[in-house]
Amino acid sequence: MRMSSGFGRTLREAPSEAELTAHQLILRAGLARQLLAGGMALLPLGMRVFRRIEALMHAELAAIGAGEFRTPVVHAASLWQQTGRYAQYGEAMLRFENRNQQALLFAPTHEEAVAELARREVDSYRQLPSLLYQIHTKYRDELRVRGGLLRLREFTMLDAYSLDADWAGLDAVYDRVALAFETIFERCGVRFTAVEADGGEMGGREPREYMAFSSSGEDTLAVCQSCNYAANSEVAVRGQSAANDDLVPAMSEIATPACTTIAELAAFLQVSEAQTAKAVFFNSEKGLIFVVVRGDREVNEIKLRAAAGVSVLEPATLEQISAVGAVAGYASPVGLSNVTVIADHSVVGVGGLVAGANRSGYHLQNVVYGRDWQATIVADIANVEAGDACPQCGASLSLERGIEIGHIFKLGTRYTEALGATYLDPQGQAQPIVMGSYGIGLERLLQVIIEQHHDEKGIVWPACVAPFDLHLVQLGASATVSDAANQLYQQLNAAGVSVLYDDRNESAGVKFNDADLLGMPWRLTVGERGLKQQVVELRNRATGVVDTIGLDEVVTMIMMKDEG
RNA sequence: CGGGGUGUAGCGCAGUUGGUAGCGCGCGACGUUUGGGACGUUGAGGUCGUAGGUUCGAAUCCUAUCACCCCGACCA
Repeated sequence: MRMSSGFGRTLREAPSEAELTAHQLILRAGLARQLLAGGMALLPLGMRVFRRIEALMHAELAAIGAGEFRTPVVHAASLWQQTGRYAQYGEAMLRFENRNQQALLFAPTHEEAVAELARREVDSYRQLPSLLYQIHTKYRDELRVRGGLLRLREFTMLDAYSLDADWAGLDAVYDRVALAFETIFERCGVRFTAVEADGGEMGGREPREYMAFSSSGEDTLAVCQSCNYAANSEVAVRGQSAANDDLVPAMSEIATPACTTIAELAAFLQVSEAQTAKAVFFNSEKGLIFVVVRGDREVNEIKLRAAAGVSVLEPATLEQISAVGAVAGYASPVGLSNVTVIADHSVVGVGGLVAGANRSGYHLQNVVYGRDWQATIVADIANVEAGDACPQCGASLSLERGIEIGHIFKLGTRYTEALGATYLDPQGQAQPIVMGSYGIGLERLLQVIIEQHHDEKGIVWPACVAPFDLHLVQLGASATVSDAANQLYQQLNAAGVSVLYDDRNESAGVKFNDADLLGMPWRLTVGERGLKQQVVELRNRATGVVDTIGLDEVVTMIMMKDEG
């Protein structure tokens, strides 16, 4: 492609809307432009990267026998009503009507469509298993968009779906898809880890997230320093410490004026936050839930939902809190009954803690779980902190930031049962098809690649997703240089090397800086100076290493280096 | 939705006693340049987010509204 006729330009300064480095580079390099919040237009250069990522995906999925298919992006509400997700999905689903007042939605994911197709197509176990995928637009009316391509409303997902006769089949294909996904990420040059995750809306077993390490990540990962344990902090668990409640003096009340927060309390009493118990109140569909965690811990709402067996959690009102006899700011479960108390492991077996006295201005010292109070449930409901023990090996956990670039689930029969997608087994019995679902976000992946592959000058593309293999820079506009550059452009193209040809009438500095910004793996410079010796200069973007090569050996040299 | 912030030329920004808008980069033309963001001459480009209001007069003061960004609850 000739830059003189390309669409899109580079920017010296990033628009102020972009805060993340990778987002700034996307805009500065002219890969994409924002048209509205949550909606980005890919420009030709960005589209080429996108196509290369797609090509990797097609190749890896073909290698595991997946068949490409395509569903509509607009679905009938009635289909989603059958699985219950029309009601369940919430505001992230964009709903609308057509001219016939038919209730429609813009699909945020496609399990229903696949299950419906399976219902129509699959009659017999002989037709199973199947593995389908598409690379297609999704729309999620996200509460908040973020970080350029990181979190869009309209985005592209590689979504794959497996159909099996039984769980053993699903287990096998799940592993195959996981391997293919990992290969895709590796080929994109992304550093990532697979973590245990929360299934969220999807349901199903063994949800696993693929997280790219990223300082701008939205998720926190607990990663073990010594074993292979890695989990999203949403679900990460920690090892337990031994009980230590002997010889704690009897509980006693102590005046603590104006200490309604843990920080104030710890400061006033000269104790660490870990020596206090924190009361947090939630309202759920089962009523008020009184949660107790150690003062230095945060409640993890995902774990809490699971432990309490509720799906709705919202902050409780002051009226609800006082109705059970607790005093906001000085609340504790001590002496309360008729309320569901869920305690975190961190307040059990850790000796005497300072807890509220349910009396304004007073706390209780030396409060011991089991002796002084009881919870309805004791469970792991607090966030993991750096330094916590690994649940597998006991070593120390560290916390890393990550961006979710992929997610895989064993869905089972949730959707197929709801839609009646069954097959006849060898005994002639109808059985629900067992599904799995697997997704990768493409725009996000693209931005993650840039985040992990750039320097202060610009993008440094990994070779196999670079928009072009080589950036041909012509310096000066003389016929000599122009002819030589044009000829090289033809030769390289003919040899199958994709070339971005900077034939613009710009100064050398502008061209070099743009070449650095755009980040093709190789830069080939053609100028008067070299041509006098019949040479051109080949520079590696990543290493900065420069080779001077003869005009007649350019193509063979580049082919050789590209291989290596 | 809650909290914070920003809307002035394509991009980055300046513009408070209220007097009808400016700088840098970029862009067009001409000329000189061409190995790391060149130089000269000249030119184009702005309903100051939008709508009301106050005022003789509003980018500036008031009200409403919209858009966008950041932080939290959802997710690839």
